[in-house]
Amino acid sequence: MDCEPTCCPPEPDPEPLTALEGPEADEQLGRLAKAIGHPARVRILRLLSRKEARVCSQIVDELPLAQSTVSEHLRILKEAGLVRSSEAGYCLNFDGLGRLKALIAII
Amino acid sequence: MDCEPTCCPPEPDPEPLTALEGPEADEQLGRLAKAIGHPARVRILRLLSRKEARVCSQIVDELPLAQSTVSEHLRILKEAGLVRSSEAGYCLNFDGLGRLKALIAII
DNA sequence: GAATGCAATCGTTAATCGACGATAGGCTAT
DNA sequence: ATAGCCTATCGTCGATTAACGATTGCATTC
Repeated sequence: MDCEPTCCPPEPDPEPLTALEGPEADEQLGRLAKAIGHPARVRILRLLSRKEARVCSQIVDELPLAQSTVSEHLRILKEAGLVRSSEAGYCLNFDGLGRLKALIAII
Repeated sequence: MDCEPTCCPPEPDPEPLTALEGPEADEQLGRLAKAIGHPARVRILRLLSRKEARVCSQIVDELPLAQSTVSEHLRILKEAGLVRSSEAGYCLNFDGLGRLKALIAII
């Protein structure tokens, strides 16, 4: 029942292997950075990375925000490809996260 | 006259050596990420990193934006500590950039 | 089938952002 | 001094964001 290995199933849509430079990469880095460009979303990512939270209600408990607001932040993170969700809850999307790190690293 | 070594003089205000975790670090990462969370600002950073541009007018030439808009983007980057300016023009602030990379790396 | 609990979505509001033109400040060269 | 450039700032406008409460949708449990 431990969701450790199965929390987030095989990538249905792995972050496209586009170049690390050029207008497209700039656009992508812009989107990824914008997604984490809010303290609440940074906190959410950290909670997920420390596995201190998995489901939305746990995150709500940790933040001074309404449930609908947290849900919206999760939506933004998911849409950006930094988080993924399954029936077991939320977890980091290491593809998106890795892509972000790679894009930033070469600046 | 080459501005390579003197482009950006000694740090007047080196990015404070705060922790990489905790609410303060989250806040800081949020601010840094927000600053690069726009395609135009990403492009500016890349131009500066490749030394393809140094002064505002050169950047304006490279982007489909008005001078005032570019100036504003530069202000945002400078305020975030990702860029610094001197009489020689703009250049990357490696302190801020390094801090950003460090903060992202541990997520 | 009804009730409960959790999460997503809707609708609204205030605040912030992005972009621009116009203007002002500061140099440099005439 | 003035004329010309370059950049920062101001004022404005529309678009986007952040936050909330209310509502809906979906399971699970009674």
